[in-house]
Amino acid sequence: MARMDYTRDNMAGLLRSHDINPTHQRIEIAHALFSRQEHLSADQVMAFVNTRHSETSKATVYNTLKLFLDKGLVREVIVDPSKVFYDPNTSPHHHLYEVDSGKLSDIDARSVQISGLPQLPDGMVTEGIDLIVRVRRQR
Amino acid sequence: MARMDYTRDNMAGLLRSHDINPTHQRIEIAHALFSRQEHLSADQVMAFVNTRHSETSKATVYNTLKLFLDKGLVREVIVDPSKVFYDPNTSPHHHLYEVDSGKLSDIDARSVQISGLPQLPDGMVTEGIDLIVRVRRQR
DNA sequence: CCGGAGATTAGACAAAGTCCAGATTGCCTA
DNA sequence: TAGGCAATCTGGACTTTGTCTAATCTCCGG
Repeated sequence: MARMDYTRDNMAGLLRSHDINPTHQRIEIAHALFSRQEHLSADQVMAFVNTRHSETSKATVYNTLKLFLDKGLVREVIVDPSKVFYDPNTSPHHHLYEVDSGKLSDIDARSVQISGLPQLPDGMVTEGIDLIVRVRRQR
Repeated sequence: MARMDYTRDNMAGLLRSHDINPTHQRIEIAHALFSRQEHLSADQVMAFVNTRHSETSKATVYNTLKLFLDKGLVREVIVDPSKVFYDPNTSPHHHLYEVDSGKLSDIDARSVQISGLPQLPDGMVTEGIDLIVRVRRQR
């Protein structure tokens, strides 16, 4: 089910299908993330959304990203101690993080096998498994 | 090679063996981490070190933790977007993170197998593989 | 046209971490 | 013992990321 295009119009549908009221700001933010298909920090989203003229406040960017997260539209990636990245790809995958450049890319989860994880204590459920491969330029 | 005891005296040797000049503050910080064998944030280290009377400044705590990291005495664990944890256990292991409580515990790496990771681009080397299992209380 | 719920806003605030210039420490040599 | 030097430590100002709040705006149904 290849998504054809990340136009602003299609964003409205995407939002609605995730039970999110598609307002102007939300469409812009979704567009910033999905049209790029990249991992963006809140700051970067802010910058992209407000390139032409200031349109969207900081509070709204943060609120909206949290809302998207809640509704399962994006994933949170915690690799950099100083900021959170938001990931428009919610299909199962892992991450490759280039420490020096801060570049973050995906590793399809279907090619990777993880086994031998311990049983969880009673009443606990797995919320997610994050696998991060940290790499750097050879010295 | 079971380490017998995390007395302050033994800390001095541990530091020296990692090529770190064992000053009073460094010994206290190492002691805070190793005697507890727990994951502590910089804040928590500060609190422990300064319980009786203020002995060590914030700057020193941060500098020292970074130094320890550099010298391979501790590991950095990035699971919580708001703060970094420092882990006195440097043997290969993964982490289990209880999202609600913030509790962080170890998973021995020997029981876990990871396969199918992609080849790295040329000139890149792996710095580390972080596997984090995020769990929460069942709702 | 009116009312109200939901959405957005500016800006004050909080917490983690960095930076710097000056003070302190410990050690070496004379 | 004194002096000097390098390493270390310090308080405090500063930066950055993110949160909070109270006021305003928008839009829709009646």
